[in-house]
Amino acid sequence: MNIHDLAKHLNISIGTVSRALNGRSDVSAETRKRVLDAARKLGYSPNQSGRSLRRGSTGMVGFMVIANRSRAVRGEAFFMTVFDGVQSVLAKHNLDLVIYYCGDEQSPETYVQRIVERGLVDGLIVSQTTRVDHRIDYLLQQNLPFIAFGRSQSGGDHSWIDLDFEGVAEESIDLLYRLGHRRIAVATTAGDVNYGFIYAEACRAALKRRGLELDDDLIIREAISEAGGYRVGERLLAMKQRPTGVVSVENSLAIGLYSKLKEAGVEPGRDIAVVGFDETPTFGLFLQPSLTRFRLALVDLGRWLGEHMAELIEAKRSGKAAPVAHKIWPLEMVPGASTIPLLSAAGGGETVALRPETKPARRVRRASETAGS
Amino acid sequence: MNIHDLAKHLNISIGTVSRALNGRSDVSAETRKRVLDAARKLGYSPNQSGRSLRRGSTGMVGFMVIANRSRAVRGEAFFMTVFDGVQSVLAKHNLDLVIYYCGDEQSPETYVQRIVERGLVDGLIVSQTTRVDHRIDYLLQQNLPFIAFGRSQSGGDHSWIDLDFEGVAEESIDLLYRLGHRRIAVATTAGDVNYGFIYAEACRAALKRRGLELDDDLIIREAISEAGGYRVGERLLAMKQRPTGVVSVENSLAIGLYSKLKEAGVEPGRDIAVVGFDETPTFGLFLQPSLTRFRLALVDLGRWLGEHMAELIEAKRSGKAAPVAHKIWPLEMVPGASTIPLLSAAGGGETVALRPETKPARRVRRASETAGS
DNA sequence: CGGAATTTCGTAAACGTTTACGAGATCAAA
DNA sequence: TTTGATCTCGTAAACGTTTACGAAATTCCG
Repeated sequence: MNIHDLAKHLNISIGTVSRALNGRSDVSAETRKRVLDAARKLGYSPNQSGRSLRRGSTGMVGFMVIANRSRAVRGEAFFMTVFDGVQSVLAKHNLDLVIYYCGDEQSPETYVQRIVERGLVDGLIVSQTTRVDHRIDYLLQQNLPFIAFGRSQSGGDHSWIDLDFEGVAEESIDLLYRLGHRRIAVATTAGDVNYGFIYAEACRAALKRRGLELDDDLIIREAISEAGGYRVGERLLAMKQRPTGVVSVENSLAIGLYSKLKEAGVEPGRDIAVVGFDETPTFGLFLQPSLTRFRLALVDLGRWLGEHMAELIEAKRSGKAAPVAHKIWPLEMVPGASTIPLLSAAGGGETVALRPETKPARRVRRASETAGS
Repeated sequence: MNIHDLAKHLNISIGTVSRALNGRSDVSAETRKRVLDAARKLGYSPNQSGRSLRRGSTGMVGFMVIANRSRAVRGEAFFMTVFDGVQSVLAKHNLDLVIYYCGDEQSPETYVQRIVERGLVDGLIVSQTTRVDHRIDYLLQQNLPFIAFGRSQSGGDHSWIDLDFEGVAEESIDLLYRLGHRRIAVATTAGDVNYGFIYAEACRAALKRRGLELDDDLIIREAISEAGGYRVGERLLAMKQRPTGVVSVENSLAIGLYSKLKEAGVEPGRDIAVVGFDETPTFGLFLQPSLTRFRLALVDLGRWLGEHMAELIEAKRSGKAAPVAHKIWPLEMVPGASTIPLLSAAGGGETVALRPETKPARRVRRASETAGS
C-alpha cells in the first residue's frame, strides 16, 4: 500500500494525494476529503523512509542514555520520567521521540557519530555528560540541533540544562551547619560523570563560606546505587572520627546508607543526620525516618527539553540562528526527620526548629555569628 | 556528504562504493580498503532513509512502552533493565532498538498502527498487554514480526513471553500456608492490564488446592506504586478481620505497605507476613525486615526478546515461516524475614524453618497432611 | 595463443515520497 | 466574447541508496 495505489484507487495523481495529505492549499476541499477518507479506510500512512529521503528530515528527536554511566540508568526511573515530559511536548510539534540506549559494548562517541552520519534524527539530546565529553565536541562541529542534559567543560556554545547542584549543596550544608554539624561527609558519585564533581565542589564551597574545610577523606565516591550507598555507610562507620552528618547527591545512596546504618545500630535522624537529593526513585519517600530531600519537577524538565528542541529544529528549518539556551533547574527542599540538631556537639549549634521553614534562607551565616544553644 | 561525493573523491562509481561498504564479494580487496578508509576519514555512513527506502527494511526494532498502564513505567526501572538485554543482543544482529514511549495523549492502538503503516521498524515488541488487546488483534493482520511482552486473551497464534505469575502465586501461597496462615490477602494491580488478573486468579487456584476460598474482599486492587501499596495497607488495617498474611504482585506495593504498617505500629514479619514479587526496584532489597521476594533475571529476559526477534526477522527475510514461541519466564524465591510462622493461629500450622530451603518444594500439601507444632 | 571462466567494476533502474512547474478549467470583469 | 486571474491538478524530477545486468579486464587452461 503506497501512494500510487491510493492514487489509482481514487483515480487522481499521486501529486494531488500528497498535497491533500500534507494540508497544502492547492487542492479542493472535496478532493481532500476523499483522499483523507480513503487513506483512513485503506490504512495508508506515508512511508517514512520515502518521506525522510525527499524532505531531508526524519521528524525524529533522539534521546541518548548510557546504560552504565551513573546515575545508573537501569537502577532508576529517573529517565523514564524525563521521557514523559519530552514526549508530550514533541508530539505537539509532530516530532517523535526515539530513545537510543547505549549499551556496554558500544562507545557513546561512535554511537553518536553513527546517529548523526546516518541522518537518523533531526535533533539529539545527550545525557550523562562527563567533564570532558567528546560527544559534545563532535556535535559542535556538526550542523545538528542538540541539547546536553548535564554540563561539561567542553568549550563551545551550545544549549544545555542541568540540575541546580550548587543550590542543593548550599541548602544541604546550610541546614546541617545551622543544626550544629561541623564534621560533614559528602557522598557523591564515582566515575567521571560531571555532576559528581560539581556537587562535591559546591559542598566544599558552601563549607568554606562558613569557615570550614572539606577534608578529602570526607568525600566518599561510590557508584550510584543502593549497594553504593551501603558501601558509603561502611566507609562512614569505619572512620576514626565519625562525621555527624552526611549529604548525598542521590537518593539511592541514602537508601543503601540507611540500610547499613540501621544494621550497625546507628539510627538516621538520631545518631547521624542524612540529607538526600531528589525524590526519584519515589521509594525514597517511604524511608523511615523520613529523609530530608529535594523536590524535583522532572516531567517539567522534560517539557523544557522538548520545547527547546522544537525551537532549535524550527530555527534551523527556517534558516535562523540557533537560540542557544542554558538552564539551571531548581529543586526545593523537603525537610524530613533525618536531619536533627546536634545537641552533643562541643560548642553547640544555632538553635533551630527541627523542621525548618520550607524555604530556608539562603543567607550565608558565618561561624562567628552563631549563638550557643 | 553522500555516496556520490565519496565515489567522486575516490574516482570510482557509486555502485562500487556501495558494494565495498556492504561487504559484497565482487569488489577487489584493494578497492574495498580504499573505500573503507576514505569513509572513515571523511566521516561517511550511508544515509538511513535512502538505504531503508531501497532495501524495504529499516534495521530497527521498536519496543513500545505505555506511560500510565501499570506497572507504571515512570515509577520503575523495570523496563530499562529489559532494554539493556534486548539492546545487547540486537546489536549483534546489526539491528537497532528504538523505544516508543506512548504518552497519555496518544492511544496505544493508533500509535501502533502508525508505527506499522509508516514502515518505521522491522519488528515490534509490545508490552503491558491488556486482557483484550487491540494492538495484538491489529498486528496479527499485518505482516510484521512482533512479540508481546505479556499474555492477552486475544486469539491468534503469535510469539509472547510472560512472567511466571502462576508459579510465584503458588510458591507464595504455599509458603504462607505452610507457615500456618489461613487468611491471606492478595494485593494486585488495578486497571485492565492482564497480569493483575492472572496473578489474582493463580492465587485463588493455589488457595483452592489447599481447601481455602479466596474471599473477594481480600483481593485488593491498587495502582502499582508505593502510594498504591500505602493504600493497600490502609485497606488491610481497616478490615474487621485482619488477614495474617499478604502476597503482592509488585514490590513497590510491598514498599508502600511496609510504610503504612509501620506507621500503624504493625511490624511486618512479626505481626503480619508479607510476600513481595520481583527485585525491581532494587530498593526493595533494602527493606527492613528483609522482604521475601523472587529473583528475576530481567536482563536475560531482554536477551530472549532480542534473540527471538532476530529469528523472526531473519525468517521473514528468507521467506520462511515465522517460528512462533511462547515463553513463561521463571522466578526464584528469595526468603526474607517478612514471612514468619503464625504461632497464634488456631490449629497452628506445619512447623517449618523460618528460612525455608531456597527451592521450596512445589508439592501441594493438603490441609489434612499438616501436623500440629 | 585462443577461448572460456573468473574477477572487477560501471550503468541505470528502482524504492516512496514531496514539490516546482506548468497546463487546463473555471470564473469574474470588461 | 475576450482577457486575466484564480483554482485545481498532473507531470516529472529529485532525495541517497542498493542491486540486477552487462561489459571490460584479467586469469586460467589446454
